[in-house]
Amino acid sequence: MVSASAEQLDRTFAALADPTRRSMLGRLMEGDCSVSELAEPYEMSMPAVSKHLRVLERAGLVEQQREGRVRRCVLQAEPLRSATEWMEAYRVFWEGQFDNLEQLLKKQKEEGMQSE
Amino acid sequence: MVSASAEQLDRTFAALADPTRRSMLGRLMEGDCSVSELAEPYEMSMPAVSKHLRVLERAGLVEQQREGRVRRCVLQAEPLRSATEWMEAYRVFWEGQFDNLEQLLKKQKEEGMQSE
DNA sequence: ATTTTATTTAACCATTTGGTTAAATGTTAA
DNA sequence: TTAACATTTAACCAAATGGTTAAATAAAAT
Repeated sequence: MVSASAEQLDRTFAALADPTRRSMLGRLMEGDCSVSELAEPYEMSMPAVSKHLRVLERAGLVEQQREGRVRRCVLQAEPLRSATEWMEAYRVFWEGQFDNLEQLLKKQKEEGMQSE
Repeated sequence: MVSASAEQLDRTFAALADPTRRSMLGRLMEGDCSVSELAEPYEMSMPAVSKHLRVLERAGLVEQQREGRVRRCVLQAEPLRSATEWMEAYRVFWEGQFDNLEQLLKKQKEEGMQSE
């Protein structure tokens, strides 16, 4: 369970904060593809696509392999694992067990009693 | 299982893409607190903190309740649930079952055979 | 060898972001 | 009712983001 650095989380969450980039990851989930294939659904110039790709690469979410003149893009999901891991700490909150301070403190007190 | 809108995911991931804001959520996990208490650990002006708070609010991650002249900040983790749900689609990838196109297609073919 | 194809880099632009200081707002305390 | 406190709004700034077009690079096809 290796925790991601703050900068790594910054890059991962920032990469995910754009619908085009999330959609690109969705496409790559169906399988590797070239940059042009990846670009096809978007009404956007190739340089714009190229820039999105670089954001995804810097976040470690995509790798490119040169195959002649085409570059194959491959999904790398590991940063998503780290990001999910970070969020897991909040699961108890969205599941409703600890939606206020009182309950959390009560829980901490109980844990404190067990270990003493 | 209500899926979040693209704009909601944009705002959530963008809010999480900053270490100060993630740290603020961490603080709120320990319990509600005032804006000043929330601001205390950061070498940053109050207006800067106020802006971070508004980003968290627009993402639905924090709510503020007026209590006289102080405003109490409360963690709202629901958007984290939605974001995690979005990421879950990729779990099979980071767990390594589908790290390439061939394996995914094979799996899809198997599923296709079951249902026919 | 030349042209076409795939993709990136460069230069530019408008908007957003993350910060600042100074002023405004609203509430409590003297 | 005046002063202090908690917080926000306004105005500003520099850097980052997401897009553009035009030019560069590199491999493949003719």
